[in-house]
Amino acid sequence: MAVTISDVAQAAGVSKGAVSYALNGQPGVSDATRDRILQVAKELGWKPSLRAKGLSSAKAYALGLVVARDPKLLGTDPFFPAFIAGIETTLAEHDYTLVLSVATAPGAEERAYRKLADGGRVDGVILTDVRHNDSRIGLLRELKLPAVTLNRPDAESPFPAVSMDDTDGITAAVDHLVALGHVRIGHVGGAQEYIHGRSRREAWAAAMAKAGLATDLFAEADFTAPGGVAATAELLRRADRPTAIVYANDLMATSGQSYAQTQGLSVPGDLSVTGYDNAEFTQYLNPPLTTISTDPMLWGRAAAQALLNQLNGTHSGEDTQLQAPVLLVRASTGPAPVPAAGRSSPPRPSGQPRASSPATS
Amino acid sequence: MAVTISDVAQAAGVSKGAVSYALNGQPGVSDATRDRILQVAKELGWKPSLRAKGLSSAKAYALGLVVARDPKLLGTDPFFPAFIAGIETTLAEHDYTLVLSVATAPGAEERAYRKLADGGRVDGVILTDVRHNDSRIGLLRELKLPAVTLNRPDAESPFPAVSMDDTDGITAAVDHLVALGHVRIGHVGGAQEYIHGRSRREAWAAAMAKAGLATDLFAEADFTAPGGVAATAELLRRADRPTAIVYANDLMATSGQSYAQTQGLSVPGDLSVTGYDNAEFTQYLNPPLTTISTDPMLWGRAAAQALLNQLNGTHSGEDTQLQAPVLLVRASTGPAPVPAAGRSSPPRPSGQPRASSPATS
DNA sequence: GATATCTACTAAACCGGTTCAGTTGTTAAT
DNA sequence: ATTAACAACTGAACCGGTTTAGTAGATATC
Repeated sequence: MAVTISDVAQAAGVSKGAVSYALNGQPGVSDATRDRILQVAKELGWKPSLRAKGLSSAKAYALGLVVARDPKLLGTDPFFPAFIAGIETTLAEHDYTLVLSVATAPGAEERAYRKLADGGRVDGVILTDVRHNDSRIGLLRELKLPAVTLNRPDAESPFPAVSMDDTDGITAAVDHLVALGHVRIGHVGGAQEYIHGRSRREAWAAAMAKAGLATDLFAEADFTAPGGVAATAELLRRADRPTAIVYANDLMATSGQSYAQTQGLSVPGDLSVTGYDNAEFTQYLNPPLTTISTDPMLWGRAAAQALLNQLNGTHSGEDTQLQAPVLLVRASTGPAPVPAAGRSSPPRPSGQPRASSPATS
Repeated sequence: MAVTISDVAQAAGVSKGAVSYALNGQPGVSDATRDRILQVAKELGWKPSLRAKGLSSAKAYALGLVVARDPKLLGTDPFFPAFIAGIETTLAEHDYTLVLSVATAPGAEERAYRKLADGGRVDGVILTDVRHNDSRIGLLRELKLPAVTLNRPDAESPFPAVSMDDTDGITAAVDHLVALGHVRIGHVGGAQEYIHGRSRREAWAAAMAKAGLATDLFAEADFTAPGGVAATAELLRRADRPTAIVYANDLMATSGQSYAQTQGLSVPGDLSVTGYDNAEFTQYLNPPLTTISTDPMLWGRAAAQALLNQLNGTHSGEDTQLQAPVLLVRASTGPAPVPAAGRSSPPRPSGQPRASSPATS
């Protein structure tokens, strides 16, 4: 059976209390006694019972992550696996574990947070996909759950944020396209309820304004592939349609690129395309996608550390700013089409977009 | 402060023991007393302390999942998000949570399992990516951790398995290609240390043999995109190179298809391609990928249920067999190229494969 | 010398629940 | 009428750890 601190106390000839102080690096025992206790504990093969320790210390030794996204989206998003792997590297150093909940049904997200809090299953949570006026801030305050947010919410939040500014990446993409001679540069944005959906749009608009270009070529989508198709179709139907599109994520760039190709447009000859996130498959697209590369693993590591620091009272209270994402140029971006004399205009897309099987290459 | 069963006992005028029996549906209290206790507990807003409950009952009320894959692979694999979402639906009904660990460093996987077991953090684990002579079986027995395996391991295992036979999907892909007139059908397999890597290869070989076709066009890869490129290059270099390739996963099919295109081959004109897993992005490839669609959410749901049944002693001890995957035909497969008289042979791939930027479309 | 402070320990309370051994009352069987 | 069995409760032990209040001894200060 499991060795308890009573066994260690008996074998070392001290009280349980002394053993607890010794094993937890607390003052209250002499160095000699502490060493003896640690030695005996090691010899007996003592391992803490996290359940007993948790009850005594009112801690769970776990952090929570609730992901309220359709699993289909998760399966193409390189962010979460790397983010989780980053969290893991921090947790491994602190004997904490990650409690993950994927909550997609209506109301499931709130239920998941309540479940984590009510049962005392986690000591704090990491809040991803922060939204405009995010209701989770208030909920977590009500539940008295410590948290760290990814990026600074736009509403008052008592929780420290760990931020990675996507402004630079989007700005680099727009600048890259401007340098290639593009004037009509569109943006297919993610859901504008998300802070990161908005900030990417705002970064695009700012970079466009700085270059003296129009910022009306915007279509909102929802980070999904069908959403990317619909938004792309909308932009390509315009008389002043774009010769380049900056997408808010890789999946929409992929489906948008594919849609344009089915409409007879050449990428990047007629339309240049950039994505966001540098998903593994994007370098194998035809053509390989120009995209923006982030570092979700670092983000996960930093977020977990910030939350642990908060829990143990060593957090400075300040937000953490991580290194900005960088543009990764591949073959989906090229010089703007030249409207030369005698040249027919680029093919105009036909009809409504269809999500079904496109024509063969 | 939190309401405890002592508070409920006092308010209901009974002992703590009676409250425990009543709240847990145990015999030992009359119906009238039970109703009174339940009523009082509800009025007081009593919620169980999982920490106290866990210490008393020696349970964690959590299941563990250790994923020993590179996060890059996870970011393109639709399996795990959907699988985890499926687990979640079962756990939500039972007030259990999922403890997730992504372990990629050498030795990290074993450390992760030990961490889960030693701290009593989980009551059991779900074992995915089962390998040939999987060392985890013995480890889990040593750690006395109950488990459920995805698919039946090839070594003796005391744990129930929940299986989804990939034979039918691969067979359907081969049959589909045979019906299209293909004779030289290759297979780019995943790592043969994995049971699912082997079974997909064996299914391909069996379907080929049944069609009276040769089974030598095999190249092993590791489920990664670069691995898919290298294996594809190997097959395409052969004098008897395949006119179709059945890949063991979508990412390798994507990168293999892309590689073939950079070598001047037309997909599916010169080479038909099938994948596995139906990743979200595959329908937006150029051309959209023919693939095999599985139901990982159902798998997750069933695996979690099997493990919970095992934990509560209601498991029959038998393996569970889930519905087989199905072939999803898109545009990456077409009729075999016809070696007509006077027609030049299809272009031969040139030199070593390069993972860098392919030519534009 | 007397008093105050500090260190190093102790036993016991506490965390909030589950289970066990015991008591009492009721009912059924002999 | 007596005995046995059962149901409905009880208080206490237990789970394995952390913290608190207390004690004794040593040292420093007045």
